[in-house]
Amino acid sequence: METRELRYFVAVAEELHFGRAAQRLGMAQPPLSRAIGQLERRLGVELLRRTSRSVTLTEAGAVLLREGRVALDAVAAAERRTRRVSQTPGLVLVSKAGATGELLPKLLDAYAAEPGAVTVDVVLCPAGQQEAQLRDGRADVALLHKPFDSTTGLDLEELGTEGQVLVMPAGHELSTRPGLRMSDLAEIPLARWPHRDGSYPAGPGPEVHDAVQLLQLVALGRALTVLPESVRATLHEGLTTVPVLDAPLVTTVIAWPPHSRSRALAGLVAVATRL
Amino acid sequence: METRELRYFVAVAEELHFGRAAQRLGMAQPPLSRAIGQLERRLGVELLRRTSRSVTLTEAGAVLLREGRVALDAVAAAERRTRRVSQTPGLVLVSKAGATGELLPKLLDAYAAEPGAVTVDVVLCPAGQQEAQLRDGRADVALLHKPFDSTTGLDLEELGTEGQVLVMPAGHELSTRPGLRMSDLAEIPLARWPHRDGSYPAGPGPEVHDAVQLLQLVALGRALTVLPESVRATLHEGLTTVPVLDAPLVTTVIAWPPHSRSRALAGLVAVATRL
DNA sequence: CGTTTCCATACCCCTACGGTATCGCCGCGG
DNA sequence: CCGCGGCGATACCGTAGGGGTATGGAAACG
Repeated sequence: METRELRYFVAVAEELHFGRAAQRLGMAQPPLSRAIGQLERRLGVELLRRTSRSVTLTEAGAVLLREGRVALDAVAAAERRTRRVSQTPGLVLVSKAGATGELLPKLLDAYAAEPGAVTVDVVLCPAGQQEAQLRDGRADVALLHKPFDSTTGLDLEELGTEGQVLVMPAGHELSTRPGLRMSDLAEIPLARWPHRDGSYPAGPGPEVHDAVQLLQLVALGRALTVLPESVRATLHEGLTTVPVLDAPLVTTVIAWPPHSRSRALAGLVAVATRL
Repeated sequence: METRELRYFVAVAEELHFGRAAQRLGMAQPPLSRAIGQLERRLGVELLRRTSRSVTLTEAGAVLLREGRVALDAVAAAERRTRRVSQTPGLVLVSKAGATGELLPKLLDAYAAEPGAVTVDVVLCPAGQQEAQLRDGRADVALLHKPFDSTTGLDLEELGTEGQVLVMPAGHELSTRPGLRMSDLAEIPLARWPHRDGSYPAGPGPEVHDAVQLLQLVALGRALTVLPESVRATLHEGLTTVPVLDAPLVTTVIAWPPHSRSRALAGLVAVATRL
């Protein structure tokens, strides 16, 4: 199977419409139909069930969509990482915007002081996209937070565990309490984070995709939120926190794609675990 | 990048010889040279340094070899799993030959008794090859033993932990001891298992690649070996065991490729964790 | 029943992949 | 020092197949 065929199939499977898929691929619709047909014949499997009115995935098609995306990411990663080796010999670290408190600067400083350290480019991205960036080679290493971020298929080292706090404007009625329980927050509209597919859960409260944006909303009195307690280090004036005693513990981890232990990456991980 | 180009590059990078690589690929040498040259031009990177006498990998080439193998495995896995969906709706479980004691039959029986159970094909393979079988789609799920088997890039559930025992012919001088330490075995030539690349560590003792073969050698008095204590359940007559008190604990895990939680797989894993 | 929508088929063109022949470079043996 | 052998690169050619346009044919809709 060629990556071209996979790209074609994934496009059609996502659009469920040959015309739109062809447009997205920058080609005409007939050769796309043919290519999918040939792919089905070669695999000996029906991938799509089409009427002149609708296109739907068969079970086999669903499998190829899921596995094909992974495979295309792997190919893209191979290409990107190969290109990068000869150009910039550095690492790309990806992290959620605003979510790593003082850990990130500490890590960068400590690593930069190591002998043989390479440059580390930092990419801050919206929540939930770090894993994709690792898988398709745009990044080499990520700071993630269990249990929020998925770590399936990644190698990782745990860096530390912390509780969570409710962040609110100073003077909020809950700000005088010594501690809270999740049940105290049942009535409060908390901010909503995107799922991994980019959709948002239903409910009240604003939709947010990074912590900077979120803290702004909190400062404006438009939202409350529960975050790891390390945010206190970077909190603006006018915001205050109260521990949420029974919120799930958050573990910060440094994660990287398996089979990619370069010397530079190993050094960075070693520094991180010593912090 | 097309998978064809990747296959070509991997072949040349492994052979370090255009002629042999072309032969392996079933094609003539000149188009192969051209294809690699085009790949390098498109990537803007030198992958191979060739003299008329030798071919060596550049740093970028080494990266592409490693990442390219992973990508090719992912493509192969997508293809194989898609084919299998429509044909046999079952699962393929892979395990080291002879290494799972009574766990494997118990698991298969318990799962078969579940409502909605699908057929489970069992593949017993030489040590160290289970991970590759998962990655390229020949298998859906594996029984592995930490710390011997690599589990990088796999999702897993731990099933149990056990100590290890020295296996020897009955009547061996050590067989009367109540327990042993690793230092007691320093002088004894133990069997050697292959590394993940298929090579064997140096040293005395026979080379083995599965437990059945190994136990035969022990029965013949040609080798001693340290194995998880669950082997005692399947031991032939004439063999006896003594615990090795300070040998590393062995954890049996059930592992599967990330992003592949089919209903059938989830059911099998659930049964396994309940055992 | 005409119209629209959408996928499949028919047909054509041209890129680019693979094959053969040959060159150029280099190490080695006489 | 020269010729030979081994190996990768280049030149050139034929053709399979990927992509384009035009069109067919089935299904929903008013």
